[in-house]
Parts: sequence; C-alpha cells; structure tokens
Amino acid sequence: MNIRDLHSWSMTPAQAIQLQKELALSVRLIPLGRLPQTIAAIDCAFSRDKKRIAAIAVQVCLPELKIIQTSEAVLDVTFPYVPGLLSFREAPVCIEAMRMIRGIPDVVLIDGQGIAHPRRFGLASHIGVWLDCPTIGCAKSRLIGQFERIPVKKGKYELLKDKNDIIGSVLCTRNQVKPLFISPGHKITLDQSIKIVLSCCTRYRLPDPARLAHQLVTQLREKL
DNA sequence: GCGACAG
DNA sequence: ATCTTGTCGC
Repeated sequence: MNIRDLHSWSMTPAQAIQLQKELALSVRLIPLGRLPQTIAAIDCAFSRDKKRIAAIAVQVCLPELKIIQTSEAVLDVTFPYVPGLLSFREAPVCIEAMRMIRGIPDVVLIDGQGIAHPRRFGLASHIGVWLDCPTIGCAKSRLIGQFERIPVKKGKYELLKDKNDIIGSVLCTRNQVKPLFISPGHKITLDQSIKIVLSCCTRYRLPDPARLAHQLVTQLREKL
C-alpha cells in the first residue's frame, strides 16, 4: 500500500509525548462503511541480541479467515520501551511491513492499545493515522482504565473506562481464558471493533490473524 | 512518596 | 518483548 511520511521517528521521550498529544487530534472514531472483506494483523519480535525488530503482516479474507498474503520487514531498534510510548519503538517496522502489502485491507488488527492510552493515542491509533486506515487495538493486557469484572464466557465483555470516557472493552474471546483488551485505533467504533475481533476468533484466545502473525514472526525471529 | 506500567 | 519446565485441564 502507498504510504506517506507524517513525521520523523527520531526524538526524545518528552518530544514523543508532545507529538502524541498533537496527533491524537486527528484520530476519528467514525464507523466502518461496509462489512470488512479482508483484515490484516501485524505482530513484532526482537532479534536475539535485541538490536533489531521484525514485523510480519498477515492478510486474510472474511469470513473464511484464509491467508491471502503475508509480508515482512526488519529494522534496527532505535527507541527504548517506555509504557505509553510503544509506537515509537514498534510502529516503524509495522508500517514498513504494511507498505509491502498489495492493496489495502479493510481493517488492521494491532498487538497493542488503540485509544485505551494515557493520551488516547496507542500503537493502533498511531499506525491508523499514519496509514489513514481503520485499525483495532488488540492487547493481551491492560495499560490504563478500570472495569467491573472479568468476563469468562466467550463473547462477553466489560467496558473499559478512564474518568468519564469509555476507552475500550475487556473481551472474553474463549471460555475461561484471560480476556483481551480491545480498543478502536482509528476510523472505526468500539462496537464494530468488538464484533470484528469476535468474527476472527475460532478456538484460541487470540484472533486467528493475530495468532498467525505471531507464529510467523516467531519463526522469522530465529533467522535473524 | 508508593505502586502501575501495551510490547 | 524475552528467558524458561513441567504441569493442569479440556
């Protein structure tokens, strides 16, 4: 897919925080126009020496969830891991992997938070704004937000709130298994995000596309 | 000051 | 994320 640069990735954590506040203004939680026919998922892994980061993008079709194409990218790590600033570490390689994808998927699943973030601009939102396409944050654990009780029945969920905002949901994707933290990243609503993630869940905690991307990037990791 | 803290 | 063995349950 064609992608244009929005900004440099070289900056200090303090500058990164300021940039997130500015870019968060361009996040649009508008409903997805039509039912998604193709969905992509991206996952990252680090080289053994932790100096390089790799990403795999997997595109599948719905509702079959069959792989249409995959792509990969490897870059040098240039930013430390700081809670709240994950995109400055992982977004560059994720974007590069998406650049190698032919066509444009209807929605992209990201391993991290969407707006369920201190400045409402998690990894999924950053990638969504950069690519100007719908993204869903699909995290395995919580960054911020409160919720009532942990759902344990597949398909059930609790709203994730921060102050007076509903920033996402705690979604059970498989019976009796630790829930996922779903939040819209860009150009999609929370309700649609939940439904789409569930439409990708067959027999595992992670939605199939995300699981596939994780398996593939883990293999790629060994060849680094 | 103390704990929490995506990947 | 990464390291790291066995073990409980469907």
